[in-house]
Amino acid sequence: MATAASNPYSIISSSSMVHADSAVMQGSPFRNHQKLLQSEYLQGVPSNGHPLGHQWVTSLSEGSQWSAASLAASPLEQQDVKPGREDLQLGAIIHHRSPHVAHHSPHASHPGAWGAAVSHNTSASGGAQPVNIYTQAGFTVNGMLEHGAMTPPANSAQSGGLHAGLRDTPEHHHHHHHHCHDHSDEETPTSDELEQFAKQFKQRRIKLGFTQADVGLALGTLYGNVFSQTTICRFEALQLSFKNMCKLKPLLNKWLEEADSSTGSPSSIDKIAAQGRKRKKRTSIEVSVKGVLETHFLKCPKPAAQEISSLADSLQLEKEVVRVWFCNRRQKEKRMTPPGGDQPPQPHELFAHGASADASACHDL
DNA sequence: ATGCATGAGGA
DNA sequence: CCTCATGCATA
Repeated sequence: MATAASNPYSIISSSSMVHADSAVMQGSPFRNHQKLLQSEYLQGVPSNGHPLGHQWVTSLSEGSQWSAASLAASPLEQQDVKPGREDLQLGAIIHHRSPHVAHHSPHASHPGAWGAAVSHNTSASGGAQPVNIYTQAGFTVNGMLEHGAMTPPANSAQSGGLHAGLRDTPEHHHHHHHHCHDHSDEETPTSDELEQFAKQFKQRRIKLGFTQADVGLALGTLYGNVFSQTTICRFEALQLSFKNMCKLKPLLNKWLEEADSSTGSPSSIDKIAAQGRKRKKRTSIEVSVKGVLETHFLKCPKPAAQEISSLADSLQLEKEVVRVWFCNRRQKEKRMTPPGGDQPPQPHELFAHGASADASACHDL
């Protein structure tokens, strides 16, 4: 398959970016441009015409719940993989990590597990990862170079080209500054500051013509931590935990500064996505069922294993699915912008008292 | 943009 | 098993 020799996706990338930038494309007519690369890999579809209208594993088509996302890796130099680490294939590009990225002995993923492309570096666990390359919404190949050179999308014709704003940013930014940033301020920001930053970040990003995916990738080439479009998106939307927001802010701030001063240099490096392993097909839970789960959650956000079992049984869902649902539901509750719609007091556990008595003993059914 | 999923780390 | 950070796949 045409890996990265040429970049036949240049056209596609522009449309993908449109949809990545506007917070609106819920039912976009552009369909899944995002996973073209991956789809090709999986299905061995040679880069024939555009794989548009290509469906991978649909909820309805396949009988199996496991989608094989395996890939043989790029024919470049993937043989370099260290024993135990398999998300390292494609040793081609990146080769440059920021000096402040601590090297950490990676926990080898079990060779037989459902491991996917793991990139767990930034967390508390730390660890330098070989930088995974994702190619989601916009194969602009790279938003930024290793030298800090930014490469604005060749044909950036978006940034609100279709419809501006929607449910976001009421355009009233009044930076009440106090910043004396001779260096990047690293003090734990307040919720308001984070909100401000996120808002400004998004605006700048869009004006500069970068997609969320671009930024995520740039962070990787620049600092060694790649992030997905999802994460950047959630950052902008304040849908991460307070702590997580704080952790990402410095990085994004740095990128912003780079983006500002960058004089866009013409150069680019090729990236090839290397997806691997298998992943369970996303279970689609019916709305009615979700309603039931939601109800239960309100009664007891932390049901015991057994309750989960019976609940799962009555809903005809796998126990694991239900368990995960509750986990995710709990996480939502902890975001800066909780599902309730409002922005209630955020119990920042920065100085949290280690113990929160959560003796949830709910018993119903 | 977001729903379901993975996995490290912690008890 | 949980929390937490994070993302693939999808709507």
